[in-house]
Amino acid sequence: MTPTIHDVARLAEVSIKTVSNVMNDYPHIRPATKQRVLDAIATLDYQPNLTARGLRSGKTGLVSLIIPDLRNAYFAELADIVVRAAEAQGLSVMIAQSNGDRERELSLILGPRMQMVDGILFSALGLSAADNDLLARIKTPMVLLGERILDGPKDHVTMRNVDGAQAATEHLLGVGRRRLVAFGADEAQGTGSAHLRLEGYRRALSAAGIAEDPELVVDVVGWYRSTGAESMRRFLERGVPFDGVVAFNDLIALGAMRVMQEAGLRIPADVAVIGFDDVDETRYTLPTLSTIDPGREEIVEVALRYLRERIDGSAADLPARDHLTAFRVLQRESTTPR
Amino acid sequence: MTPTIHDVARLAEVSIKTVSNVMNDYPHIRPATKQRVLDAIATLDYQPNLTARGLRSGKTGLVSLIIPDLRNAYFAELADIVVRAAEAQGLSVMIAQSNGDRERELSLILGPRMQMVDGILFSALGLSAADNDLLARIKTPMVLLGERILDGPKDHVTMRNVDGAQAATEHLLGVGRRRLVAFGADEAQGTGSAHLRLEGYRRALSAAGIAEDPELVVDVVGWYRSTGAESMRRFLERGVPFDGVVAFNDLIALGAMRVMQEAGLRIPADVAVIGFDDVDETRYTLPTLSTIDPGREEIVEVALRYLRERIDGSAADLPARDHLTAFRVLQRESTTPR
DNA sequence: GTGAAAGCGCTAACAC
DNA sequence: GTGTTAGCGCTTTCAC
Repeated sequence: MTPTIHDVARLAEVSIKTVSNVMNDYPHIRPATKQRVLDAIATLDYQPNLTARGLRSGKTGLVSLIIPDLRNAYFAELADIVVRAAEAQGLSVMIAQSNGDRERELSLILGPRMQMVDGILFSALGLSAADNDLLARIKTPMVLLGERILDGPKDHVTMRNVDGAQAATEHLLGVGRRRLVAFGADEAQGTGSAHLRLEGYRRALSAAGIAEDPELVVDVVGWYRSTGAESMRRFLERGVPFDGVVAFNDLIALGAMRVMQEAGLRIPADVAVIGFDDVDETRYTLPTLSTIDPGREEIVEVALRYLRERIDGSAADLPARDHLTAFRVLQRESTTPR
Repeated sequence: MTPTIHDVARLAEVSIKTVSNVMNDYPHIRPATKQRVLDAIATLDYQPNLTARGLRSGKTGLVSLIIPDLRNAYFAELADIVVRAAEAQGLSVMIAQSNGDRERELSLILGPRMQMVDGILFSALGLSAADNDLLARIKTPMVLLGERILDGPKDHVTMRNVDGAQAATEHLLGVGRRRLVAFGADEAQGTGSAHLRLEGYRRALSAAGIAEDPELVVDVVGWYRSTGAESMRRFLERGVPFDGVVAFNDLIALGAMRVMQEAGLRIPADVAVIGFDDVDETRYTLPTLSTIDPGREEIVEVALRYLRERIDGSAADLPARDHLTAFRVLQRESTTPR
């Protein structure tokens, strides 16, 4: 059988308390005793049972990351950073996928698995501000990612969506484009990123004294390459003249770029394109895609810090916090000035 | 405090054993009793403590997925399928990243976290057949993914690498190409996928009576877009004539395609390209990339079944099993016949 | 068909 | 500085 703390205690001729003390770096142990325990641990190849420790201490060392899905490169890259950062702090990451479905999100955050983790990083897509009172009742420490839920009862970390979209739009204006498509509007999303990014687009236009043309606001329901491609196909059929695209994420930008190029449009000569997210792939497409770097590293770093402070109680009496990360406009080939 | 099984028992006026029986669908319970318990559970909003259950039963309902990293679309899409399939069986997935580093892989599979999970899906990159005896000593159920470790002491699921590469190569020969680059060889990888895919390439050539030109075997160390791009850049500088590329994964194919197009080569007119993995992105690049679909769904389904059978003991006395999945050649624009 | 009691392996009071 | 003991919340013999 796998050795327990009792086996170690017996071999080292100490009590289990002393073994436990050694394992947990309790300071006041005689060096000789400590060494005996360490030797016993080594000879038995003892490893603490984390389940038992979790039951007793109430801390499992597990955090849950709830995201829509890993097929989306944005979330895969986010998960990559979360796993890296969590592991560096001795935490392990459980990943659950919601598909952006409200029911699934609910069953995940309300289900029994969640009391097995010390904290939750939750990128909500289906839940909204209407569910705030429900969120408030959740006792497991939780940090919200992304902007679907604002001013909620939980700590919240996101990028500056409005400013980011405004900067993206201004970037296109700066390279001489005037007929800019806002690509990725989604009424159904309500107050989500789509709404905020559209707001940023509008601010940039009005600051430049350009009247908004409703024909240039193009819906994309579901932000995937496929939906981006379809929406662009339909838009091109309408024959509306345009010379720039502000895509609300990289994937739909990529899907749209493919369709435009197929249709004979040259990028950036005929149409300049900028995306959102700085997904790795955007550095290798033809042309490379200009985009907004949302500061993912910072998002994860702050979110994990917030979570840790809620877990260890050091932020126990603070109200819900909000952190907006810095972003950067990354100019690449798709917005080269002509 | 959160209610325990005792609170439910008290409210339902039964013993905790009966509550436990109800929770675990024990058949012989009087319906009236069962209903009282169910009501008590509902009014208290009781949820079983999975950590306690795990300690007592020895099953946590957690499986660990160890992969090199989620930035690689192949592994992200694999993880997506694993999470979906596991959740459908009531299992949660812990994801750990090894970066393909042997030391890290060792500390992951040997560390204390692993005795917190019921089983491990392990896509090894750093470990090799030399570590077989070490693997044999691991008691936690484990299924190996990918082909780094063959004939090891654990169940193993992978695609038919040699056959897949042979089919990819034959596909290029079939569309009239003769000077085919084997793109992605990697001596350091030893017996890994690179080795097997190169073997398949060679078989196709010799079956077609074409002599292998060592100049056309191009190393790519690390299978990323960036390394694919760099290797192709260096290869082009050497001025070796070629008209087709068998890339050993999609990412290096994409990186290479970008570099070739930049250099003025037309795909597929001048160079036909086929990849490996059928990553989502390959459907939207310009041109779309022909590739080998490795049968990811099947890989996950079988791996999870093997793992389940090792966990519940139903495959306890079977020797390590090996499963090779079917693959498909997906023809897209990058290999259109001229 | 249901209850009493033990104990999974650990941490944390509290002794000494 | 180290040992004794209780108990985290659950499942599981074993009675009845």
